[in-house]
Amino acid sequence: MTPARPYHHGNLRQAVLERATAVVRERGASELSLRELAAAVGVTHAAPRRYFPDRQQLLDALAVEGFALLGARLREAVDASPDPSTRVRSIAGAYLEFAISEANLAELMFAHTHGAGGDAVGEGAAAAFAPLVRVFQGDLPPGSTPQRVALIFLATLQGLAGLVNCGVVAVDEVGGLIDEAVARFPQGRGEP
Amino acid sequence: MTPARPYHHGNLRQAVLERATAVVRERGASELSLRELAAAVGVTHAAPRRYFPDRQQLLDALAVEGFALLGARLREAVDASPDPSTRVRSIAGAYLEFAISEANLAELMFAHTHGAGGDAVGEGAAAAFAPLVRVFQGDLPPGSTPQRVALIFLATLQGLAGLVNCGVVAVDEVGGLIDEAVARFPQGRGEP
DNA sequence: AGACTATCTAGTCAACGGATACATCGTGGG
DNA sequence: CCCACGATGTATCCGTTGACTAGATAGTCT
Repeated sequence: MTPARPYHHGNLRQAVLERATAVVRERGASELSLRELAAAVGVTHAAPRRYFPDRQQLLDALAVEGFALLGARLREAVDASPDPSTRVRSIAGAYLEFAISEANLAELMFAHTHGAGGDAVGEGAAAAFAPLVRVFQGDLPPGSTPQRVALIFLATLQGLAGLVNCGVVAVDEVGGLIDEAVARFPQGRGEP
Repeated sequence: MTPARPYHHGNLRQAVLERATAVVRERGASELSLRELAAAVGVTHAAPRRYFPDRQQLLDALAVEGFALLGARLREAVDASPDPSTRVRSIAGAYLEFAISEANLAELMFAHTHGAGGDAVGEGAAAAFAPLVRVFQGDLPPGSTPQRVALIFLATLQGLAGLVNCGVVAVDEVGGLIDEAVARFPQGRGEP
């Protein structure tokens, strides 16, 4: 006899979100099935709809979580590199470590189709990238701003990750390519 | 009475491919329905299966076509810029023009999940990027190779496109950011 | 002419996302 | 104390989709 699971789950939203994150990481967003998700958590397939009215809103929520995770990793990398001369390389390494090991999640985060609540995703992304801008404050060539340099640096990292994940670049070339990339950016001298 | 359409389509593979490309460009790969596709072309839903045994193989074929298109655009940009000093900027502009105006197609091309025949996609990508490597032949800092520089340059462009397409960067900032990016790469002096 | 092969049709299946009506729970006002 | 009400989850139904299979059709080659 089944252990008479309670009618109300008690923490459905969180449970669904966690399970969904796991599935996306393992099998990719396109393989995410709302019904399978509900079954895995132990509710009917219509129950999660209370919290995620449709599939896209769930994916958006996952993207937001992903950006929070990425932001944390970047902050860790900054904090772990007190020496400004190694800080840029450290961040770059952390970014690619994340984007490659969590390729499915990264692909979801940077998907260009977010639902009506896509603003939340954009805000999450901006927050995650904030640590990057600080790093490039300092001596810059005239005409450049920390924001712009950070954005191009970010683009380079993200693009490199994309090339790795789609198979154009082999994983064992990444280290050297990060060096090649980092060499093109100023090694800021830390907090002003 | 219906005009007695012939039993054999005569050019099914090509017709399906073209219609599929149109759908992907307009609505994105996730909205691509094999059945709708077959209906639009005027055959039964199982007919295209002869050429694309499953959905993934069709997507891969579309990605290959996309890379062919991108390669052509890049070659055009190179040929249209006889002056080596403007060549890099020209290519960068062409790349972003393609990646932004064909965002859905680009997302499909750089999706990290390609089927068993993903090799074809990789080869197509490599061929598309070939013009880039040639541009960076010339004076390079020691330790750099044209391949590596071209790859980082490519990554920067692709990353920038991704950031635009996912909403982190506004379209009207792209021009300035391209300049910021291009400034970090040597303006090769043309064919050696 | 007759077999052979490529191509397409027709019918079936399980799974999915979405929608709706109903059951269950717990909580706060009378 | 209890009961009405909102919140949460269940039970069903629907149309669509990708995938599979058996069989019809049409060129082709001998």
